[in-house]
Amino acid sequence: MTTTARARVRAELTEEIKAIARRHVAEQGASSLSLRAVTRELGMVSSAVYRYFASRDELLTALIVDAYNTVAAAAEAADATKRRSDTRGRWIATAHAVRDWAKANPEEYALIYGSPVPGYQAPADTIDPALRVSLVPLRIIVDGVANGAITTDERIETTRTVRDDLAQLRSLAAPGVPDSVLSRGLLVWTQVMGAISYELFGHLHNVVHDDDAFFDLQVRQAGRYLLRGAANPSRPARAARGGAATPVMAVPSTRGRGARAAP
Amino acid sequence: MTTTARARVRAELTEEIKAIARRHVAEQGASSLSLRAVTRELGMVSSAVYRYFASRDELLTALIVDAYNTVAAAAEAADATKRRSDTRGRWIATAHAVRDWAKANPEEYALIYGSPVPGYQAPADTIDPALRVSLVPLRIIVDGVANGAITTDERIETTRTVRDDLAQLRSLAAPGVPDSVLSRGLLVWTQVMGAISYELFGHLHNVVHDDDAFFDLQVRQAGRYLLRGAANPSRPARAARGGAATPVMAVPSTRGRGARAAP
DNA sequence: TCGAAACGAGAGCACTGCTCTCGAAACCAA
DNA sequence: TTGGTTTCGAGAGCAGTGCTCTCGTTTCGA
Repeated sequence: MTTTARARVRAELTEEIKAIARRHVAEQGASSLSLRAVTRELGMVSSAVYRYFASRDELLTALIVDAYNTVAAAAEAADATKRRSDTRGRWIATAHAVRDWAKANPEEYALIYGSPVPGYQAPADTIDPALRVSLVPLRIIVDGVANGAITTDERIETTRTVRDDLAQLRSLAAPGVPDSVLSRGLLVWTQVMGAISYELFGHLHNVVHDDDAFFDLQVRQAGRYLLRGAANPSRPARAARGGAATPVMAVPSTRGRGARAAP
Repeated sequence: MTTTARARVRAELTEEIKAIARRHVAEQGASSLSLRAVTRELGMVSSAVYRYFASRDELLTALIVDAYNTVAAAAEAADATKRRSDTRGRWIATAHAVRDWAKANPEEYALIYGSPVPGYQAPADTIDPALRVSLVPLRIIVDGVANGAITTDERIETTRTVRDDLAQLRSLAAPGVPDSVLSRGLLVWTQVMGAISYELFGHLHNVVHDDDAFFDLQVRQAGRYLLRGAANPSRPARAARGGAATPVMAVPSTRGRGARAAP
C-alpha cells in the first residue's frame, strides 16, 4: 500500500541481483562469484551493488537462505505426497527429494552443505531456514513413533550432557521420541546428507556407477534401520534362541585367499 | 646419490612452499590462500613460485594429497591399536581418529571432504590417497565378516548394476563380504563422514553441545548396526515367541502432549 | 669449457572487493 | 508547490590477486 515507487524498484533490483548471482553460482561455483560480473550484467557499475548488499558475503548469505528454503520446500512437498502414517514411504521420498534437489543444484548444495565459504561465521539469518530442512525428517520420526512404525525398544548408553541435548531437541521438535530413536534419527539423517555429499563431491567416482540405484538402496537400507533399530545381539546369526552369542572365529576364515567372489 | 645440489634445494623449497601454504590454509581457509602471500613470506617474488607449481590449483592439489595421506595415516594408526579380531573396537577407534584429525585440522578436512574448491575436476593424483582412507574401514569389515563378528544374514534388493558395482568393489578390496554387508559398510562410513561434516560445518550448533559424547554415541550406535544389521521384520513388534519385542500401539500415544521426558 | 637448462627478479595485464565523492533523482513534510 | 533530506548510480581510485613475459644470472652436464 504505502510502498513507494522507490521501494518497489529497490525490491525488484535486489531480487534481480540475487537471480543473476544465483545463476553465476550455479554455473561457476560460489568461490568465483564476482560482484563486478553481476553488476556488469545488470548494466550497473560495480559500486552500485553496495546500495543493496553491504558485501559479497552478504549476497552469498542471501543466496544461502534462499537455498535452504528451496531445499526445505522440496523436502516438505515430497513428504506431503505420502500418507502421514506411511513412515517408510515418507522417509524414502524425503531423502530422494533432497538428493534430487542437490543433483539439480549442485553448487547451491555445496554452498549450504559443503565447506563454509567465508570464514566460519554462520549468520543468524541462516539458522532458521537451515532448521526448516531438518524438521521434515523429525516430523516423520515423531509420527512414526506415535503410530508404532518405529520400534522404541532399543537402548543406548551415553552421558548426561547428551541426554540433556536430546531432551531439549525432543521438547522443541520431537515430542514423544525416546533418546534411542532420536539418536538413530540423527544418525540416518547425517547418513543421507553424507551419502549425498560423497556422491556430489566425487568420492564415489569409479566405485559406484549407477548412482541413482545405489542411493535408493542405501536409503531403503537406512530406512529399515530407522524403523527397527539394530538386530538384537542375543539372537545372533545362529538360529539359536537359547542365547548363544556370536560365534567369533567359528566361521571358516577367508583371509589370505585373495580376491574371491561372494554371495 | 645422483641428486644434484639444485635438485636438493628444489625439493626443499617445494616442501617449504607447501608448508607455508598449509599453514595459511589452516589459519584462513583454502579459499583465501594467496600465492603472493606465500612467496612474500618466503622472501621470494610472486612469479618465482611458478617454477615449482604451475598454478594455484596445483599447489592446492598437492595440499589435498598430503591431507588425504595424513588422515589415512591417522586412521591406520588408530586401527592398528586394536586386536585384529576386535571389529567393534577397530571401527570405533578408526571413526574417532578421523574425527579427531578433522577437528584438529578443520580447514584441511574441508579441503578434501567439503565442496571441491576449483571447478569439479579431481586430479588423478588425488584418487589413490583418497582411496587409502576408505581402505581402513573396508579392511575392518572384511575381517569382521571373516571372523563372524559381522552377521551376514541380511538380504537386500537392488539392481543388477549396483550388484555389479558391489562385486567390483568386493573383488578389489573386500573379498568375502556379501552385498548386504558391503552396502551396510558404505552406509555407516558415509554416516561417519556425514556426522563429522555436519559437526564441523556448524549444522549441529545449538542442537548438540557435547560434541564429543554425541559423536561417540553415534559411532557406537552405528557400529552396532554395522555388526548386526537391522532388526528382523518377520519377528515384528508383536510379542511373538519368547522374545520380548515392542508392543506396537500398546504404548500410550504421546502426541499432542508436548514435551515429555523419555527413557 | 661451453652451450643448455633452470632459476629469481621485475614489470605488467586483467581482474577482484571495496571506499569515497559527487551530482541527480526521489521522497516527505511544510 | 516548495525546499530540505535521503537515496541512488556513476566514476575514480586503492590494495590486492593469479598469471605471463622478459631478462640477466647461476648451475648443470656433456
